[in-house]
Amino acid sequence: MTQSRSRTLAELIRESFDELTRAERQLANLILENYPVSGMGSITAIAKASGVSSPTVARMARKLGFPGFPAMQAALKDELKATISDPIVKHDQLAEGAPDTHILNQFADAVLENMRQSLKRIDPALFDNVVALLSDSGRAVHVTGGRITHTIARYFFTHMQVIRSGLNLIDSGSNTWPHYVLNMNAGDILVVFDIRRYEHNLIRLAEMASGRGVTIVLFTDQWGSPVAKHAQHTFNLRIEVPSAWDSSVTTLFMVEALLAAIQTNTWDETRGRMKTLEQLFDKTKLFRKFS
Amino acid sequence: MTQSRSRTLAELIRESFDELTRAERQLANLILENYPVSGMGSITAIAKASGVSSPTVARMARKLGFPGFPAMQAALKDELKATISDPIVKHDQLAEGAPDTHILNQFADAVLENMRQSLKRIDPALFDNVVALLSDSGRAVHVTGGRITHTIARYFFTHMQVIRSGLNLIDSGSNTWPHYVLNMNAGDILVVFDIRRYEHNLIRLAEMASGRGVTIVLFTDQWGSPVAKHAQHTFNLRIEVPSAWDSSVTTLFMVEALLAAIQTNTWDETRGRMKTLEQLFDKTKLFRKFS
DNA sequence: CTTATTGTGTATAATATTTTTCATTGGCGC
DNA sequence: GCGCCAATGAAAAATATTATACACAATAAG
Repeated sequence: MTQSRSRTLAELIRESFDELTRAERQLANLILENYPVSGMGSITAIAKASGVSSPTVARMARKLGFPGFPAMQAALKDELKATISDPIVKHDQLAEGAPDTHILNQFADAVLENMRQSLKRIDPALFDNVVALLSDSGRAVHVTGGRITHTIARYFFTHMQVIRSGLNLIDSGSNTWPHYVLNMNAGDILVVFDIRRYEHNLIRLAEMASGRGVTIVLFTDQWGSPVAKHAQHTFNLRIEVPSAWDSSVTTLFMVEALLAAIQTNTWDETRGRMKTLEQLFDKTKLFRKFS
Repeated sequence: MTQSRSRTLAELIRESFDELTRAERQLANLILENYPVSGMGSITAIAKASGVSSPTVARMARKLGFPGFPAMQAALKDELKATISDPIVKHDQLAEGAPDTHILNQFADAVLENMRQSLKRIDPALFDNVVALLSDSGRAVHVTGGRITHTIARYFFTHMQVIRSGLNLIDSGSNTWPHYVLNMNAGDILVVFDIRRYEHNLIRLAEMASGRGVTIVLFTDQWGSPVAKHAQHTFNLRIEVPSAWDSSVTTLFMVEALLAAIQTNTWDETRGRMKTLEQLFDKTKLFRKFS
């Protein structure tokens, strides 16, 4: 991974193809043939594959202007990196008028990258499985989180309550949480949010729940909470930002996406519940008519 | 270049992520981060890049079922070969393996667009002003939100409590909120979260607070809550997603960015508070030492 | 709190890779 | 045909990479 060259190796080879000797052309053809993968092996492998000797490979690398074969391969890897990496986050300044160094832009960069990386490593099957699980109205759903993540847990709880019945929010902070375990039955689901600074209480809770045959869905960070040992479904999300704290944005995103999917899935039941809720809101005059 | 495996290395890593140790996870993250290019270097290079030792890399290769590191890398190269030569594979998909129409990708698109649009509209000066305002320890800060946004308000409150003193969380849902107004003095700040389905209570609360000379900071949607009439600083954020509900992701992002900025701004005071908090946590043994 | 277990990095040995050296081959002009 | 010179590969030397051994640290268990 050295300096980035203006020309690709392929261009370089084509340009100097005239100056290449017989054996070198043979080699050049191999490299271009399945570009750039063919150039990924060791010098010995490449030499053997193209039917030339390893010194020939090294000599060509020199001829093309590299200090040696490893440098040429490094250039090839850099190229590949540039090709593979998708341009989703390649945004120009987000908050207009603010310099790149403004914390708003720095933060935005970090959060977008977190989302991109998190999405990349989510298995869609995992997502679909969890959606199906949480859509099953036969299973009670218990939700809990740590000191910070409890707000996310509550967010999930509040929305899920609209979607379906059988929801319980467990306050892991208090000493009363063992009581909640009593209400858990085999087949129930425990949704745990546990992000860095993994809390003892949550691990114990997961252990106990697991012992009672409860299926555990875990939202944790890229390093993984110890709760994962007991969880059947684990979401590993990126949470790092330039701040003294971790970011919950990706976690919230995942929760919202799940909610949207579950809601779609259980629309028949949900529709009725939402309608009823609306009527209740009307009666309590909680909201403005419109605005 | 060995046999082609049924599962990709990425899948293999994700599958056995639970069984991986701390250092191995660190390494796994690096490999997945810029997959598969990050795994192309030498074992030494990979070890250095992920901050672990080379034996750890070799050990993980074994753990994943390969005879050694070179075999794992060979598998990776094979994968790359297969991927590159298949022009159908799209690299810009967010959740790999999920079609464009999968709700996860649709949701991600919407959320990312929301963030871009919201950031474009934010005046950095507004941001900076609010940071300065909330950094002023002479002013008490009152925080409140609606039915859904209350969790975001609580999130803000929890973190701000670490940063500074003089924080109050107002439960707008109960009937007791007028009591809170009694505690507000001229120069205080009221942070209001009010997203679509603007609630009566919040408007009244803002009116009253405004009457007492309280400065109001409002987080609302692109259409604007009526609270804006009384607010000195208003953040208009995009919140629409393909779901029955609005998204709070952008709002949470804004809150976190603010917290990071304020925390940086008041570091002298905050540092002491965080240290004290750590010691309290130690005493209560709330967290695991590390993991 | 102490002891076992597991995880981790440093140092080192084993192995593979890359480069250099140098003898051989083959083309080309005379 | 003969001699010159670039091209090439075999083999060895230099270098880098990978695997192992072992000691220390962290964690879990008693």
